[in-house]
Amino acid sequence: MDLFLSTFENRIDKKGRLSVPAPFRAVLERRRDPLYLFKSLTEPCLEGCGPERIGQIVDAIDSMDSLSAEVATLQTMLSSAQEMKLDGEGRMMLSGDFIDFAELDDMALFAGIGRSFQIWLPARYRERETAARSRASTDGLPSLRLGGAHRSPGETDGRR
Amino acid sequence: MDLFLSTFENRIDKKGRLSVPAPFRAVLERRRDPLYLFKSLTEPCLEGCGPERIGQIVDAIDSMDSLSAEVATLQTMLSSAQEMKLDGEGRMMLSGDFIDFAELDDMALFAGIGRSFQIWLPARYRERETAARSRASTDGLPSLRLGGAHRSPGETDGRR
DNA sequence: ATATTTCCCATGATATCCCAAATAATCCCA
DNA sequence: TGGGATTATTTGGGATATCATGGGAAATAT
Repeated sequence: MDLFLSTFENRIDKKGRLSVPAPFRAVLERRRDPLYLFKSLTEPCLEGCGPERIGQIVDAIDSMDSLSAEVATLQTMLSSAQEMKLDGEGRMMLSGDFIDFAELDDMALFAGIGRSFQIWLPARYRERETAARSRASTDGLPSLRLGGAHRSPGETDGRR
Repeated sequence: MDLFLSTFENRIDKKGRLSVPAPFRAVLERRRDPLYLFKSLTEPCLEGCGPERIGQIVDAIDSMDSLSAEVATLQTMLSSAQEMKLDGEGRMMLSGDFIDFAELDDMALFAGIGRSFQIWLPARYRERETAARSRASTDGLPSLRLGGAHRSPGETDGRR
């Protein structure tokens, strides 16, 4: 399983183009997956992922009560999602909406978080990072249960 | 699986014509599907889709108690549905009924929500988006089982 | 005949393609 | 281990294609 890891900082040129980091492109190309971006629901950043996550959202909507507030929320995610086409050099064009939402100017920071990644204004990302680290040192680590999420149902988690 | 995603804002010209966004047209053309519009049951907007979705509604009605109120509601959707013909440039003409229902004036916002899309008065759509985002930040995100590894076998994934 | 719709072509804006330069990462051998 | 050479990656810019939009003319309806 290959994942989006590490951070990269790339320039947004005056045409609005932004290179997707080569390691991230490699992950997508290995799976022959197109790249989707959408506006985060909870933070001022963009989220990048492959089609499986988009498919999950579509399926979830279909299985829910179409009058619920949750459906409206999921629809908002889809409505902001774009399939990004990359040029021969691996660059994508960011729409004005994306740039405004994440308040990007001429640099974008890619932060790999496993199955997806985020795109931030570099300064804002670093703020968040130091805040998260200081929270960890005062409040202690969040409970980490490694491997637990991937167990087949019924299998017990023996480790601690 | 190709989907209607992202939002587009197009002008309704003084002849009443409205361009269907090229990416949405591409989805329909790939499937050689005509476009249907109908009045939303739940919101002041129009819904757009291909014939398969219309078929789902018909099937749903057939499987329900024909005397129920729900059936009457679903039938309302069907009776408001129109097959839209597009001109050579991919524009359609909205009936006065549609324009009045969605309270459109000179701009229309297309919001892709997966297997269908909606057409809104732009200002009204943005209100709704803002509401959904603030709800998400206070109530949290709808529960989604994230991670492609959890799919049940036989379920199709989103890749093409 | 008059109004409305449909077809066709023109135009400007913008995204995409293609090639080249600059920068960064890696390799290889002394 | 160091440093120069090679390759990968990012960045830049001009040419080309696509798309939304506008308007005239032809066709259809009222």
